[in-house]
Amino acid sequence: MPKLSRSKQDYLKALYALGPEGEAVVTSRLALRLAVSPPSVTHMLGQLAAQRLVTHAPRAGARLTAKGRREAVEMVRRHRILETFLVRVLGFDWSEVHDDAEILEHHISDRVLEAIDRLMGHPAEDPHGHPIPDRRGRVRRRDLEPLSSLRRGARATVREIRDADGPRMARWKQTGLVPGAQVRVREVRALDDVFEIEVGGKRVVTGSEGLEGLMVESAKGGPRGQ
Amino acid sequence: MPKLSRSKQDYLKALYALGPEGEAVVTSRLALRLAVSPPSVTHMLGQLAAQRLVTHAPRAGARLTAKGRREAVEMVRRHRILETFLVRVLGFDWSEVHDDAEILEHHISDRVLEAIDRLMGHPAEDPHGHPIPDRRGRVRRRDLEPLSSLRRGARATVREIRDADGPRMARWKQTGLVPGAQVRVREVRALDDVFEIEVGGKRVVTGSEGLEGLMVESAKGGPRGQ
DNA sequence: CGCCAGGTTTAGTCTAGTCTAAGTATTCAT
DNA sequence: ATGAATACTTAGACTAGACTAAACCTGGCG
Ligand SMILES: [Mn+2]
Ligand SMILES: [Mn+2]
Ligand SMILES: [Mn+2]
Ligand SMILES: [Mn+2]
Repeated sequence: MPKLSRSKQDYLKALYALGPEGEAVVTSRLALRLAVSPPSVTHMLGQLAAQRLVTHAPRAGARLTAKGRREAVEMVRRHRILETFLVRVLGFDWSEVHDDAEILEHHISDRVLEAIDRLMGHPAEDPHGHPIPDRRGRVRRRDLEPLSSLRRGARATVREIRDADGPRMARWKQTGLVPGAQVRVREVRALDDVFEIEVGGKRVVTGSEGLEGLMVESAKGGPRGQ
Repeated sequence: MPKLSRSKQDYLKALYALGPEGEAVVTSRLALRLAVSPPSVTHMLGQLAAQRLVTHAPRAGARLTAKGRREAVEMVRRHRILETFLVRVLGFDWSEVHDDAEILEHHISDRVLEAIDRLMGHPAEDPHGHPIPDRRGRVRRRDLEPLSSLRRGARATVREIRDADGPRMARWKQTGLVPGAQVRVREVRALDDVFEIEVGGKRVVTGSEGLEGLMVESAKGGPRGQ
């Protein structure tokens, strides 16, 4: 099996991000996320299907096969290990490591990746709180929900932060919305789309859009089943 | 100026390696070193010339312009910093870091490169003894000669080791031919192409080919002018 | 002095990944 | 049910970087 190209690795990663459980993902969503035209997506899905990395029913979107998911998870592992390295070893801020990891993930050899992982003591989470898949591709699954789905009065702990949006991340960091932060929802005005939450004693007011990508663990009397 | 492609960076680096003072380098030599066909070289030299990175007189070889040399030296800097990092931080042996550096040099951003450099305290030499150009592209020039050019009885110190040949490097390491090693030439039988040298009290016998790529500083009563 | 073998360049082809423009299927509203 | 809007695919083209085959210089030898 020849190693996959950078493009193919990114397509698989996107497919995994948009449909982690193997849900079908539609052409336009992929095109949008990869900043590529829809015909390019169709074309590439054809090649990935020929390599049995995805299945592609015309006009019904594509889904990862087991093989494709393995490759995707491997890329997620690489990405997260690299981000952790950039923060813990090279001293970057977690709001500015995504783009470098996005490139490096394709060009680091396995031995270098594993050496970096070893150097850091095999971390379980990246700097944004995302779990790092282990070498066998096992991902610790967690029971999180979007912060924006909480109701008034709810308490929760911030666990994961979507890392692809630099400025938004910097803003969150500044207001204390970082992994581990305790939050309480003071008020939800659904009609106006206004959230008023409390984080570290401070009051923060935003629209739901401004919370997009913050995942929390609800504190309702211990772990909740979904 | 759009960033140069990986290929172009490698062509410039090769041109610099084969003609560090701006000497003309002939198509076939480049083709051989880059493991590419001669027509590919001609074609690429055309593009590099269009970008004013080289001058190319048909059938007379190509030479780096000042601009081209700047780019080349920048790549050498990247390569050597990365090799140093792989050895000092990630714990690899210096006989096995070249190939990874050869790829990574093209894909690490400036900020990551500088962070790595800072982390190591701005090393002046890579693990093979080669000087690391500084950020402005200044290279410390040294007065070295090939070990194989020494005469019987000469004493010298090994300073630089050509790093592109893994097995050869491993062999040198094993016999004690490493940067800093003191050597004495016991015997040179030019007709048979046999070198008998002493390194760290041990006797080593090779042909001149087996010493290709070892550069030494001669110990004849202090620094010698060339 | 001319010819020929080598090395170099030209010409044409291929692959991977992208694009735009055009055609087609699906869905949803009238 | 029919047509319009929308989304997807097909068709065709472009780029960078490689290759092979063929044409072309040129320097050294006879
Ligand atoms: Mn990331
Ligand atoms: Mn990527
Ligand atoms: Mn090297
Ligand atoms: Mn390289």
